[in-house]
Amino acid sequence: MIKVSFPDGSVREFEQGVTAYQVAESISPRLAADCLAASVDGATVDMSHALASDCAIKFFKWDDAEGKHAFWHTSSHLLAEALQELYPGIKFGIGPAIEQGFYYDVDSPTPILEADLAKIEAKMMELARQKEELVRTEVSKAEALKTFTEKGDEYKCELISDLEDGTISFYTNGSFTDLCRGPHIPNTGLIKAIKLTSVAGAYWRGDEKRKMLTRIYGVSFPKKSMLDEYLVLLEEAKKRDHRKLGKELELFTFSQRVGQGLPLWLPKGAELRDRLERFLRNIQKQYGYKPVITPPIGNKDLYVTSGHYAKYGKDSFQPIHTPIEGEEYLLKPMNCPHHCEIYRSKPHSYKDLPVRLAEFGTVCRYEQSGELHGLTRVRSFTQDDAHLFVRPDQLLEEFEKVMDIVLYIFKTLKFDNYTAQISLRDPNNKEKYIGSDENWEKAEAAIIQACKDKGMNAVVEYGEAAFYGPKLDFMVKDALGRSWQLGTIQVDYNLPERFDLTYKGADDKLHRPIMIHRAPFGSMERFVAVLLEHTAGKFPLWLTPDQAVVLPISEKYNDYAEEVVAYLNAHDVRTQIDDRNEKIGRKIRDNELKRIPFLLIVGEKEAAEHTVSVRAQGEGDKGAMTLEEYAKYVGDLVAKEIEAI
RNA sequence: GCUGUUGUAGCUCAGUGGUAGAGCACUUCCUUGGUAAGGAAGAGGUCACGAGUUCAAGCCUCGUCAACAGCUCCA
Repeated sequence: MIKVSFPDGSVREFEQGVTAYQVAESISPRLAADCLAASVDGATVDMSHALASDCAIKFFKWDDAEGKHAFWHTSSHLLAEALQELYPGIKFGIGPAIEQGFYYDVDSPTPILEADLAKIEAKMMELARQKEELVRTEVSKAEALKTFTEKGDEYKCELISDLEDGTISFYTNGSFTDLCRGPHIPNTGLIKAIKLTSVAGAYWRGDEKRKMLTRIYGVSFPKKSMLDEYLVLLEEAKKRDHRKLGKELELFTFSQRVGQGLPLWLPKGAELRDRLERFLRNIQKQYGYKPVITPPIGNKDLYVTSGHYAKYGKDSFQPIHTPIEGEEYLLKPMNCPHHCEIYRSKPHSYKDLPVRLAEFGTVCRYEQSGELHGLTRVRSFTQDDAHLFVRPDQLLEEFEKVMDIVLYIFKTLKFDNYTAQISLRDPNNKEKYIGSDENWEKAEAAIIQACKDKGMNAVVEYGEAAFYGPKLDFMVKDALGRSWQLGTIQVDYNLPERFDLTYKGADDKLHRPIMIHRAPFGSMERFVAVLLEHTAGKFPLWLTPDQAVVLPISEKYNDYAEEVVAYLNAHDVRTQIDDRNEKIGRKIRDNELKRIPFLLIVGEKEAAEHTVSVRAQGEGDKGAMTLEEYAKYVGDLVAKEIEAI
C-alpha cells in the first residue's frame, strides 16, 4: 500500500500501481470524468499515470492552466492525426500547446491553405468522436530513431538526437504516434469544439536560415458553447485594436505615398501626444533632467564609434551621400551617441554628476517590412529618451529613481498588469555583445540589486539585453495578448569607453562615468497604441482629446452654446460644440460613441439660468451646474487623476 | 525579409467575365426638438498600381505596392 496526500491535507492509502484516474474515481466518478491531468509530487502527469510510491497528488481540470495545457496539447496531436490522414507523406515538426490554443508545424508535399482549414477541422471532429485513447509508451533512443527514420520524419529524428537516452516517450492516438513528453488528456472524445484559426509560415527551430514549415494554429474546447464565447471575446478584443480606434478617433493615419511604417499624427493625436510629453517633462524637471536637442541625422563615423554601425548598419536607412564626395550621414537611429557628444562638449568634475540629458528624439530604423505593426512597430518614432551619466557610487540610486518615474507613469495611467523583465546577455552567445565580462557583471548586478531594493517582482530573460548592456524592461500586453516592451532602463559601461567619456574625481584623476539609458514610455507611438488598447479609447480625462461637447437642444440655443464653449475653453476644459440640425437624442448617441466624457446639454432653461445640464459618460444625467461649478468640477477631476499616486 | 490571406465610395462591406451597388458618414431642404438613430432629395468610385489573356476584366494570369495573421528581427 502507498500513502497519497491531497491538497486539503488529507491522506489516504491505495494499492501500489493505482492510477491517478482511479484515485480520482475513488473520490467521485464525476471528478474523475472532469480531470484532464494530475500532478504527482509537483510533476504534471497523465491521468493514466501509475503511482509507484507515497506521493502528493493534485488534479487538474479545464479551469486549471495545466488542464488547459494538456487539453490543447492533445488537440495538437489530434490535428496531426487528421493531417496525416488528409495529406499522405506529410512530415511533422513540433506541436505544442500555447497560451491560447495550440499549433502544429508541418512540412507537407501539397501546400495547406487557409481554405483547407474547414476540411481539417471536420476530420479532427470525426476522429475526436471516436474517443481515441492517448497511449503512452517509453522507448529507447535507438528505437525512437528507428521508428521515425522508417517513417521518414527527419524533423523528429533531429529532435530525438538531441534527447538523453532513457527519457524518451511516445504517445499514440488512433493512427498517429508522436514523440512527446506529455502529459495528455485521457482521450480525444473530451474535445467537443475545434477552431483552426490560421495558417502561417514558421522557420524550423526558429532559425530563419532553415526551412520554413507550415504552422497551423487552432483552439479547442470541452464544450461547444465555450468556443462561441471565445469567438465573441475575440471580436470584442478586435474592437480595441489601436489601429481601428486610431482611425475612429482621428488620432493618426498612414499613407502609402508617404511610406510604410511612417505614421502621420492627426491634430487630436498630436495634441494628445503633446499632453503626454508635457506630463513627462514636468516629472523630469523635478528629477533634475536637462533638456537637449540633437539633429535628425549624424555622421556615419558617430555610429561607427558607438558600435551601432557594425551591429545595425544594415538595418538602418542607408547612408545619405552629400554633394561632396566621401561624406556619409545616417538618419538618426538612436540618440545615445549624440548625447555622448554633448557630455564630451566640456570637462566634468565628479561634483557635476549625475548629468541627466533628456530629449524627445525622433529616430528612424529600417524595420523589416513584415515586422511593421500599426503604431507599435514603425520606421520613424519618437523616444522619450534620456541618458544619465553617473559615478559608480550614484548608479544604484539613480537607477532606482528612474524606476520610480516609470512606476509613477504606469500607476497614473493604470497600467497595472505589466511584467518587469530583467534582460540579460545570452551566456552562450557572448560575441553578440560588446565590452568586458567584468563590466557586464557589474551592470547586471546593479539591475538585480535595484529590483531587490524596490521589491520588484521581475522575470529574468537571457539573450534579451542590448548589445552594449543589460536592461530592465517593462512589458505590457495589447488587446490580443501580444506582449510589447514599453519602458526600458539600461545600464551601460561600454559607450562611455567608446566615446572616452571622463570626469575628474576628488583624487584629481580622470574616471569613467556609467551611462543609464532610459525611456519610460519607450516610444510615443507604441505607448499611445498600447494606451488606446488598454482604455478601449476611453482615455483619462486629462489626456482625452475633447473633454466636453455642448449639445444645444435646438438651433435657437446655438448662441448660448457658443458662449459656453468659449467660457470653458478659456477655463481649461477642452470643449467643442455639436450644432448640427439634429434631435438631442441623436447628438447624445453620436457623441457617446465618440467616447466624449461629458455632454453638456443646453436649452431654454439652461440659457435662462446660465447653466449646463451635465451628462457623464457611462453615468447619464448628473443635473444642472453653473459654468463656474462645472469648470471647477472638471479641474478637480483632472488634478486627482494626475496625482494618482 | 519569409509563409499565407486581403485590397471596390470617407467608413463597414456586397458584387466571380457583359452598363459599378448597399448601409452609415457627407451636402441641401423640411422639421426646432429635453437625455443613445426625425423625414426627403442629392452628390460621391482610374474597383491599390502596371502589364497580359479575352469580342469584353472589379472578377482570370503575372508583376509591383500596401494592409492583416504568424515566423524571424527589434539599438
